[in-house]
Amino acid sequence: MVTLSEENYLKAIYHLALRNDEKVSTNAIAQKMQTKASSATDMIKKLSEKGLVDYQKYKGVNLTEKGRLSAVSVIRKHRLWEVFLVDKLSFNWDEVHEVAEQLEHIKSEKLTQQLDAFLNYPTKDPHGDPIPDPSGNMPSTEKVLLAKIENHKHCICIGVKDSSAEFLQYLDKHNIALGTEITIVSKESFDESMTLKINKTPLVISKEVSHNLFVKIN
Amino acid sequence: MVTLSEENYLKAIYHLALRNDEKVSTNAIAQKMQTKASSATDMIKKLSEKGLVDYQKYKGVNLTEKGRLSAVSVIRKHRLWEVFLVDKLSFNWDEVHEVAEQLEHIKSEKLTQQLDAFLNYPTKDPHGDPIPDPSGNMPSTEKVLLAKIENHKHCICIGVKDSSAEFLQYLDKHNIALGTEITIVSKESFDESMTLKINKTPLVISKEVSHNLFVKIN
DNA sequence: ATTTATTTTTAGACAAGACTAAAAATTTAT
DNA sequence: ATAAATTTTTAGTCTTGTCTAAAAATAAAT
Repeated sequence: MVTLSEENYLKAIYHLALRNDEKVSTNAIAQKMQTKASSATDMIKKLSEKGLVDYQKYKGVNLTEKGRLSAVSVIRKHRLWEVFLVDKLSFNWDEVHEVAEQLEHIKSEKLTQQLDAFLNYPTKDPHGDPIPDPSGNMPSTEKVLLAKIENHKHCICIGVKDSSAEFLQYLDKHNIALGTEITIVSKESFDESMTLKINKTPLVISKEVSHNLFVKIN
Repeated sequence: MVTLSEENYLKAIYHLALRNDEKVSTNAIAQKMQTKASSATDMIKKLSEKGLVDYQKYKGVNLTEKGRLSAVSVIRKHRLWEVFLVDKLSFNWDEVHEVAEQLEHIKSEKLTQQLDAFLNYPTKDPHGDPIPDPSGNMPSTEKVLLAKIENHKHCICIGVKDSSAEFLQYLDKHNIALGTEITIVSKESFDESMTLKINKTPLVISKEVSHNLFVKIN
């Protein structure tokens, strides 16, 4: 039995660990959960005892397969309910999140199955995020080069094409990491340079950078 | 803000107080909630402080108007979701209760409104129970004489036609009170007598009894 | 009208989840 | 490489909702 709170933590860890093997820090979890680091530590221990995460003190956590399945199941329900709200109950796409945050915790295998069928087995939620299948497979989000993103869009860094030390150090220096949110402020067509905004800080990058960074739109 | 537990207690009190002014005992609440009397007392105090029930020590509780509205709102949601599950997700009528017990606590005015519209403003749930309107009016359940109930049906005692002391004492003696659940085991056509089951105990009654007891089907 | 039985309330404890403040470990910087 | 800063953990407290055991109030019975 996974409690509501535990489900929310698992979901947070899932979203923070963009690559599956990546370790997630206590602070990152606390921030995402809008709580204090000490509370996060308490919960991490609980999840660890239940075999939902791998945990070593001071080293961060990893979802176990059991934990990943639990997180993905919640995300599946969340996204199915979002489709329901928009398609059947004429909600706007910006009104569905907080209601889906509640509905995602309803426990009934049959409910989820029947809802999926009723909605005609959708593959994406109203925001374009993929809906995991019943056995927990998350359709992989297509990687896109930052260079392809349109002006004014938001995206999230999910990988690199050039993984040289030089490039990685450049990214570190400018606070770009896996999971960093990037906004495209403007694009120069003559040299393909771009102005980004990273955590409210502007950054001008060359085409060498934008052609070597994978992002996903969200 | 009414918590999930508080909502469940209010619902229990609502169902126990068949007449609105009737006082409900701590023990009755504890039994309905599958908990201990001391826990019920604790919760009653909390509800009383929030102005959801009127409470005097050792005297039982009454829902206030505020408490009644809260209870009816939860019941409305419960019954709407039951209709949804049966009509849209092809659940059987006997499978809906436990899922509806979860869904009834989802907080979103818009969700309830839109669901109501989507289901075409139903007036009864799959078990025939009336669905309260958005402003908290519960359609009155029609009183039916026990004599009219078909064989093998379950019903609940909700009133008497003959309110003489003799008749009331007879009912007391046989453990029939407002709220008592009655099953019709068999009916004799030649003298209109019936065999009932009250709390697993069989009871044979005459037509004088069955023609003076109001029940509702449930 | 007292005693007996039942119901209700109090007192104290516990688990889940969160918090504060302080200690310990790790990372960064000089 | 050691000091400073940051992150993480521990220890102790709080709230919600539950429990047990005992006390107090009410109801039933002789």
